[in-house]
Amino acid sequence: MLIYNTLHRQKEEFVALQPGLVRMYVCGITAYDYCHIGHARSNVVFDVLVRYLRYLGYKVEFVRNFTDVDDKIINRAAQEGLSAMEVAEKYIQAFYEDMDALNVLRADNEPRATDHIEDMIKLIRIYLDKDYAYLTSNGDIYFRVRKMAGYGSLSGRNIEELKSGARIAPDEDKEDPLDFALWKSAKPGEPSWDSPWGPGRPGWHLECTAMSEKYLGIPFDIHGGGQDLTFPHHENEKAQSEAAFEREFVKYWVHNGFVRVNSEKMSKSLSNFVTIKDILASFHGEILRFFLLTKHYRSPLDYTENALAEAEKALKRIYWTKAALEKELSRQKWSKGQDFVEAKEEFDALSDKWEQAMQDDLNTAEALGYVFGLVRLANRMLENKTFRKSEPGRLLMLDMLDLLKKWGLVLGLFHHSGQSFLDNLKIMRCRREKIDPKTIDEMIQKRQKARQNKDFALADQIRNELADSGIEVMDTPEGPRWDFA
RNA sequence: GGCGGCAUAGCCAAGUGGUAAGGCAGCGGUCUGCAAAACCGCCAUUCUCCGGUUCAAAUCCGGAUGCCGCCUCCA
Repeated sequence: MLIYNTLHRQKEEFVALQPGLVRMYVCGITAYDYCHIGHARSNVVFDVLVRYLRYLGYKVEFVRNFTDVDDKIINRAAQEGLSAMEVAEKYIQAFYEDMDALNVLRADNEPRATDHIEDMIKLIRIYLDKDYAYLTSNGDIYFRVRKMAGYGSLSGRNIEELKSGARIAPDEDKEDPLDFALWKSAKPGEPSWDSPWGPGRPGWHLECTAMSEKYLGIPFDIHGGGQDLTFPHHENEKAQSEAAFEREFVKYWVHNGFVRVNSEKMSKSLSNFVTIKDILASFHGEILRFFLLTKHYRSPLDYTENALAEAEKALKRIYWTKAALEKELSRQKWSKGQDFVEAKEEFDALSDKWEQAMQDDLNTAEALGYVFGLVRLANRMLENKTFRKSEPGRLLMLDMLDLLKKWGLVLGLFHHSGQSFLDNLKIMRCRREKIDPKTIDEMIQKRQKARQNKDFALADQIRNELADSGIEVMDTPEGPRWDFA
């Protein structure tokens, strides 16, 4: 497959360092608050990448870390009257709840920074020995960026450019503004660990070097994260790792684009973020996941509530068709009949195109287009009575469901049975809009009676009343059914 | 100020040289007591604008305009 490598600013053919094995590391969350849609996107995108690589037959060793020591966690702890550890634990659990709702798989390894202090101290020793680091008078240790040739290659900038923008905080004692902290000496009241240089805590970038080396080995295949991590986090991580291990750190750097609100980046500092939990209060997690995959992973994605409502309709359409196929397949007897050659050809073409889209830098937006192609094909065939009742039709319907399942396994979608998903959505909507389904059922029965008496005026009146509450009644051969419009 | 990205129909969106996927909304038809859903058909001679390269450009090059990102914690 082709994957865009930030390091070379181009799509490249993916070739695993060891045949059949992909080692992949993605920067996880700093556990100090509930996750927002930006976190959702990043996690869903890399979840799809892992699933797709496995689908291609690779064994994937996937590591996603938790940053559980950091200024923001310490501040939050003070606010909430908890210890830093308790804060981290709380938001890590919240993260799992969100990811489960989004059908994001657990990583194979989910290491936490505070479990790897010793590993980081070992690294710092190496830097000091090799003169890549220096200890300042107040006990902090910094990495000497200028000593690292090629610094800036990942984020595409040179040292002189960076220098003009860099600055030194008043309490820092850096040789150079670009240098970054490997170790911060403890301040009163802060969590700290013993080290040969006194009590303190590790700098931001060091954990990823320590943990990726420990669990994957260097070099490894794919390093992922949000676009904003490219600089300085990944640039520093790369410099640091290559300084310690004296070889290339990562083969493919992959970064996802931002989620935006009103054309602006969704971020903590702009406090324009919408949390995953906010969304889940009104929408099924699969709708959010679907929405996140409707745009290519590297492009900015604009979040609006309307976009989510559209995603709900689109996903419903797919599940409607799935439900229809499942229902037809419950038939017991099947007649003989001709093969549906043209439909089969169209089916195979969709399968190929989907594959090509995913091969091309994980183009889920295009791939979803082919899912609708399958939906249209299935709906069209379902109009045909012979198709619905004959053996060749049965086989093609099974193929269609299998293909939807295969695609769904990679995209992390469509895994519910059609009818149960639709029922589930309805229940959620009822709760959201505070509607009692019983009342609706009663009204529909009343209307049905009126219809049987050919009292269409009354029947239509009842239907209009329901329509005013946003409810649509559909008369089918199996009797009336209703749903939200 | 430095570096980078994006601009496709009413809205969302795919498409990096060969004549504009898909979704939502809308319009006509089939079905229906009437509807809804579904199906069939329609819905961008055109891809922000101006130049250029080419037999051929939404796609490549130059310029303009607009929006956004990174350079500081951030997925």
